[in-house]
Amino acid sequence: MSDYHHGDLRKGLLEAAHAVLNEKGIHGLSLRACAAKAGVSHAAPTHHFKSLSGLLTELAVIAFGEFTKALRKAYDDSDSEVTLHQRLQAAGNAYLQFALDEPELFKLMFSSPLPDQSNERLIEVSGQAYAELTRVVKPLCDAKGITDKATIEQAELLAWSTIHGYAHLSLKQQDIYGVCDDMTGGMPPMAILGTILEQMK
Amino acid sequence: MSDYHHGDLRKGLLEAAHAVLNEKGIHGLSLRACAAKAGVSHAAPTHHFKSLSGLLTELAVIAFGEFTKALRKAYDDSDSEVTLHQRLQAAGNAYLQFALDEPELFKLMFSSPLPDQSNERLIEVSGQAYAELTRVVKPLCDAKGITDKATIEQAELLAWSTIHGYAHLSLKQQDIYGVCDDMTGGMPPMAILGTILEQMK
DNA sequence: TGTACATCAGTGAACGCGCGTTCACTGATGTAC
DNA sequence: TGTACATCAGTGAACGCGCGTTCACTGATGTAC
Repeated sequence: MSDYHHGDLRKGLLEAAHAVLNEKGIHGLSLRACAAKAGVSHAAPTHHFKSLSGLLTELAVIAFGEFTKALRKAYDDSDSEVTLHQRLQAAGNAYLQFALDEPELFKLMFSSPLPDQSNERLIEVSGQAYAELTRVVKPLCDAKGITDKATIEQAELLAWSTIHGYAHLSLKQQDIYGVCDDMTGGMPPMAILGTILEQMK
Repeated sequence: MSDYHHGDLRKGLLEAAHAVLNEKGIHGLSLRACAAKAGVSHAAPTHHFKSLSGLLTELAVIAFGEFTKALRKAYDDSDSEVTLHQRLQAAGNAYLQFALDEPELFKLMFSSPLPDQSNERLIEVSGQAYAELTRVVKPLCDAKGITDKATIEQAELLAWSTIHGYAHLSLKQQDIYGVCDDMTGGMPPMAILGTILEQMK
């Protein structure tokens, strides 16, 4: 491969954006910074991305893919002998772990206006993540004899809100106090939530 | 009052920042934009604020004060005849209402790295908001005979995570699909959460 | 009551900086013959 | 196998823009006497 042509600059720029995001946070991001990180002149990105927003939208799409994979893995890895609420707990832990492992990416996905929020691909992949997280809720409701669609949707939303709220607040604590080691061990509210869902009637 | 001297430019700049935030979002904020909004030359803010971050930190502190007041009002206004879980519901609704009424301010308070997160005043007032929201949880636990401190704290965190997660996700939906009228009516997961806390043992 | 003076808040021009964008260019690659 | 040529990706200089910051200034205010 030559020095002049990069090979796969599109991918290189996305990786560079991820690196810049981790090093300088979202406010340190610019097309020029990504180009510099990728070792390329600052005008090069125009051949691949219309704008910073376009690049970040694609990065968020990729991140949601990884996120969904992590949630699915947590679900699939959990022993089939295990109770449904332990599976929900596993998914919640994976959710939190992703947020703590990739705080800047997580904030980009859920808290930043920079990616194009009306992008169809982005809406699609975030929907997939939601579906993966709430995958266990319907079986849980079934087990309780709950068949009302609205109630099931509320239970899904409860699960998502709780997990997401906890992850979001954990990151905020982390920003204030530095790394919170004691949070990586598990997710206290999830334990309660599981118990709660077990008790639903 | 003269035209030359503003009178209370400090306050004027904070109000201007709030207005700019609502009009252009957090990425449209700059000291110059605030100065222009306040009808003052762009060098004037240096007499009052060290930096944009300083201005936004103070705006966030003020916003947390308003937020706490709204939560307290919801609690105090709820009829004393009412059950504890209805009071929690009222606080949750006020939380959500604030987020929907002041979406940009809410994001500034909870999702933006721009305010100085280690500012003592900011940590103090956000702690007060937390205390106000979870004010009803301890009595709820008491009523259930729960005295274990760790369990009470988990219940508080569960309540806060759920409400905060729901509010945060509602704003995200709003960004994607525009105003969600059907969300302003109430808070579905809160209804479940109340029921849940009633059932805790 | 009036004057002199210190203090302070806001002005407006200037500066350097990083940004996105444009543009003519050039080096590398692949293809036609 | 070799040459000519089209295509494309990346270059580097230039542009205008908005930003924060500095600086000498000036208008307004309050106080001392």
